Amino acid sequence: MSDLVNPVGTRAIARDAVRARISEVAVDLFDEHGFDNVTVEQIAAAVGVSARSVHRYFPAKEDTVIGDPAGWGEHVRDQLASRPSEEPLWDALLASYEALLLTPSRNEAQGRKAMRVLGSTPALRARNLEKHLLWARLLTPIVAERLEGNHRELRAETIVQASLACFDIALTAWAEADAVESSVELLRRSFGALQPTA
Amino acid sequence: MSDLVNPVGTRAIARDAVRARISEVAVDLFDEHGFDNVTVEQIAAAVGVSARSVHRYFPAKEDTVIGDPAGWGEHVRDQLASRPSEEPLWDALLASYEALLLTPSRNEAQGRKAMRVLGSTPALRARNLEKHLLWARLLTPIVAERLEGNHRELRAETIVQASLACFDIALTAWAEADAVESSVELLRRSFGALQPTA
DNA sequence: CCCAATCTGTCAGTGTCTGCCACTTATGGC
DNA sequence: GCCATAAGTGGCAGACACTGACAGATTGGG
Repeated sequence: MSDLVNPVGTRAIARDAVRARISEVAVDLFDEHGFDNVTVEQIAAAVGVSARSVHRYFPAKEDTVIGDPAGWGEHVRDQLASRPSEEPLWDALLASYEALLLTPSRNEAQGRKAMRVLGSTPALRARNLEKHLLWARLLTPIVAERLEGNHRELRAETIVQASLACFDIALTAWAEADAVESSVELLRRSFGALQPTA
Repeated sequence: MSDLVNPVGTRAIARDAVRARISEVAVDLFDEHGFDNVTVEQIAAAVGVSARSVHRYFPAKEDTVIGDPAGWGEHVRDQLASRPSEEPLWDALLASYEALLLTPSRNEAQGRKAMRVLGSTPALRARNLEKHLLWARLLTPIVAERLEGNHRELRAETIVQASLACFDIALTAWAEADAVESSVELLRRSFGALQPTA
């Protein structure tokens, strides 16, 4: 679940498996007892490793829920870079996020649970927003490339951040228990809210 | 700088003064040595109080830079609520943020320095974005009120988050050393980036 | 002037996170 | 198959942020 490239070598396979296992156990514990009421030591004990090792796999407790932000961010960036330049900018952005949502990363139920936990604690929300800042740095140059006129940098940044907000809102809504729509459907709807005239 | 309501009673005055002093010293230290390289104990020593007292004024180290988010958020909400209902939504939002920027809160130099420090550390940026989430909760109902059609909630959330992104980008750009434009000018420009057709 | 509310410092404790070291285990060259 | 090297792991000590409890000092209002 962590990498988009297939791990090569038994070592890398084992590492990814352990990583996934820790994340799964952590999310379950957080979902049941609340993020602040679960210590790293408890997670470690439940998995069967030492607390020190948990911190080797995840630099911070919050990352057990968030996962690896950089990897997915680069994925979106590559998608966006490969869109035809004559395509309208917002369409290209939408398509790039959609490609990410359609990537079979982890199973549905686990993903929803992670998103639900993520929305329940300020510390996690904050960490998740940090991920967006990282993505923004990757996407802004590409968007700026496609713009014309003055103040390209500022306008690109605005567009990227706004689109990321759409992405976040769509995923949050999708995680709600009563949401039956697909995440792609919600994403399109959120994007549409910013283009009433187009 | 912390409150919009005038503190009543000498005790409240003293409290606000100490609070402002801690924030000022902290921002200076962060600006010089970096957020992660300054401990709460060092801030406390520089101010002349105990570390425990610093934590009494600010629940978290990051809050010495951010300040009180709720107060300003309510200010924006009130502004937005008082805009005429026939005014276009984005104009009303823009006007509400502008009113906040024009409020003489603290001196220019200190404000810029705080924003610069804020932009320099991921943890601070994230904490600042959390503030936006709090604002969003206040603004979304009012925006939803003005919308028509289906999915008002999701669309309102999208619009609010996007406008907050504009606000954040404008302030960040304003804090840059080489930015000579006013914050209001930058805010308008950022808003404009989302309405190419209107 | 006095009493009570408030403020403050000190201390002890929890939890996250990071180096450091020793030990075990897998990997790849020979 | 053997062995040096690299990688993974656990335990330990320590830095730091943050919290609760307690005692003493300060101050404001009556």
